[in-house]
Amino acid sequence: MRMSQLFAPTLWEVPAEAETISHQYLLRAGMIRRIAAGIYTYLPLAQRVLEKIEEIVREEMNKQGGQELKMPTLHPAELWQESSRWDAYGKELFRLQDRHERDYCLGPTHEEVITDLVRREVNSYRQLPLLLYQIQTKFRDEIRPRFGLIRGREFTMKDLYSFDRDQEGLDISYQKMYDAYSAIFRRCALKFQVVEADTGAIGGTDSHEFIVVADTGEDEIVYCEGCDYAANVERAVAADEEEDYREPEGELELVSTPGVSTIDAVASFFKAPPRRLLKTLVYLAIDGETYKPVVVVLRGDREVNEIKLQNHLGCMHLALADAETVREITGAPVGFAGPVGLVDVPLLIDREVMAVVNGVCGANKADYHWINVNPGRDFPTSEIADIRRVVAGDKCHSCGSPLHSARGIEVGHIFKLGTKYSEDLGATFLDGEGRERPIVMGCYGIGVPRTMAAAIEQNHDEKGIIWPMSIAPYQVVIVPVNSKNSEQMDLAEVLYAEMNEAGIEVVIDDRDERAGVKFNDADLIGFPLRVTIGSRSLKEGKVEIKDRATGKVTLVKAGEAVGVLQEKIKKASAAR
RNA sequence: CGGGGUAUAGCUCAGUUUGGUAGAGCGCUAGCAUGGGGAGCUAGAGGCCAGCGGUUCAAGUCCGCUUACUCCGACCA
Repeated sequence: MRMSQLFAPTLWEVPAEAETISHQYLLRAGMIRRIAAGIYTYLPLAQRVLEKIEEIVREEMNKQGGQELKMPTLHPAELWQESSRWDAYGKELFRLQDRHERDYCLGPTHEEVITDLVRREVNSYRQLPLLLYQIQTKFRDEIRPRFGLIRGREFTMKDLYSFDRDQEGLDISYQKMYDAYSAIFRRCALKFQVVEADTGAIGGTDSHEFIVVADTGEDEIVYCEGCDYAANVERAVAADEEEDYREPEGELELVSTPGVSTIDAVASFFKAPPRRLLKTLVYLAIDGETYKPVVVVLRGDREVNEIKLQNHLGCMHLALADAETVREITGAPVGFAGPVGLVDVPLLIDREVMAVVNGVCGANKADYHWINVNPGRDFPTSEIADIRRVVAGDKCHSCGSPLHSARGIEVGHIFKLGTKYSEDLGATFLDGEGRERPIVMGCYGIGVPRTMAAAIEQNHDEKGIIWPMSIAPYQVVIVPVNSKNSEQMDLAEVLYAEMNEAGIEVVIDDRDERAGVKFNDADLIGFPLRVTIGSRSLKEGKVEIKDRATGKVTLVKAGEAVGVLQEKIKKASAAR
C-alpha cells in the first residue's frame, strides 16, 4: 500500500470528544470516525486490525471444533417473548416494527435465535455436542456509550454457543472455550486476567470474564497473590473479618445526637471507629411496576454491593429509597435509620455485622442514636447474607492473603447457561434410553472492536500506537527521508517491491512530505517496524530498521533488508 | 430518568458581557524555499454562526422551543 493512497486521515490535534488513549489514537491515526453516539465507521487501517483479530479468533474456535455460521441481526419479537427476555432485557434492546406493525428487535446477543435453530434440527444425543459460532454485529442501546470503541451501541462480537447432553459435557465445552480464549488473547499480545464473574442479564451459573488490565477500564477486579482467586468486584467475596476487641454486651441506650447523621459524624461524635457503626439503608426492590422496600444493615465502613443484593433478592432492579420513603418506613429523616424496632419491613443483615459487639445505629427518631446495639439481641437476624462490596486489603476467603484490586476492560465473557434457554424454547433431544431431555447450553463472547481498543490501551506511548505484530494493520512502513532524492526514492521502490514479493505487509510512504511528518505519522499509526532510507546510512549502502516498541535501530545492507525483516516479523509473531 | 455544559471554517477554539460588514491557529489549494522529527515565506479557497420561531431598523450575540453531542449522578444515610 502507498501512503499517498492510503485512506487514513491522521489528526494532529486531539478531538474534543476523546477521553481515553485508545479513543484518541484511533481517531488521530485515522482508524475510526464517529457517526452517532457509540456508532463508528471503521476506516481501512482499523478494518485490517479487526480482520486480523477475527482470524485469530476463527483459528482458535475451529481448533476446538467450533463451526462458523451466521445468524440474522433482525429478530422477531416472538422468539424473545418465548424466553421472556422481550421484557426482561429492558431498554437496552433496540426495538422496531415492520410495515405490518409487527415487533422486531436488533439482536444484542443470539441465544434465542441459535436455540430456535437447534431445537428444530437437533433431536438425538448422537448430534451432540455441538459448538456453533458467528462473528456478527450486535446492537445494544447502552445507557451511556463511552470511550470510543470500548462501549459502543453497535459492535462486532464473536459469539459461540455450546450444546451438550449433560453437565459433564458442558464442563468440557466450557474448558475448551476457556483454553481457546486464553490462546486468543495471548496471541493478541494482551496482558489479561481471568476472573469469576456475575452472570447479569444472560443468566446461568458459572461464568468467567477475560479482563485486559488497563487503568481506564470500566471494570474493577480483585485478585489474590497467595492463591489463584480472582473475581470481578460485582461478584467478589472475602473472608469475614474477626473483630479484634472482646467486651461484654452493654445495655442498650438511647443517646441524643442532634444533627449527627453521617457515618463520619456519628463516628466522631461517639469516638468509635466506623466499623462499629451499623449502616442502615432502605432499598426498593423493583420488578416491573411493583416494588417493595427492604432494609439493609452493614458495617459502617462497608459499602453495599448492589449486584449481590439484587441477586439475593431476586429482583430485576434496585434503587435507594428517596427521603420520603425512608421517613415513611423508619419514621425518621435520612441519617437516623437503624434496625432496632423496625417492623413490617424485611430486614437483611450483612454477614459481617454479626461480629459487631456494642454497635451504634440510628434510633429511627430524629436526632437520636442507640448505643450498645447487639445483633440478635436487639434486632432480628433471621435473614443474613453476604452483600458487601469487597475492597483491596480484604482477606482472601480461600487462603487468607490480602486481596489486591485492579481496573480492566472486559474483552471476553464465558457462561455456563445450563438449560434455561433450552427449557424456555423447548430445545430437547432423546438420550440413549429414549428419554426426552433439555439440551445443556453454554455461551461465549468476545468483543472484537473492544479487543482492538484494549490492545491500544496496553500498547502505546506518547507518540502513538505500538501494535503487537500479530494484529498490526501492516507489519512494515518504508520511509524515504527526502522525497526529492531519487536515489532514496528508487531504493524505497525496490524494497517495496521485494517486500510485497516476500509476502510482507508493507506501506511505502511515497508522499512529498518532510521527514518529520512521515516519522510522526508512522509512530502515530504504530507500524511495528520502520525502514528508514536516508543519506546518513545510504552512504554505506545501508538502510535503518527501527523497532517501534523498543526504539532500537539496526543498520543493514539494502540487499539484506528483506531477509532481516522476515526474521524479525517471524520472531515477533512467535513471541507469545 | 435526573442535573450541568456545549453547538461559529475540515480540526481546536475566540467573538455573545454592551445587537451594527465573520475571526485566529492548525489543516486544505497554488507557488517559493527546505529536506533526519509536524520549521519558514507569499497568495488563495473555505461559514445559512445546529434547526425552528420570536423581539428589533438591525440578531452569531437577546428570548422561547427543538435536535445533537458531552460530562456528572443513577452513591451509602
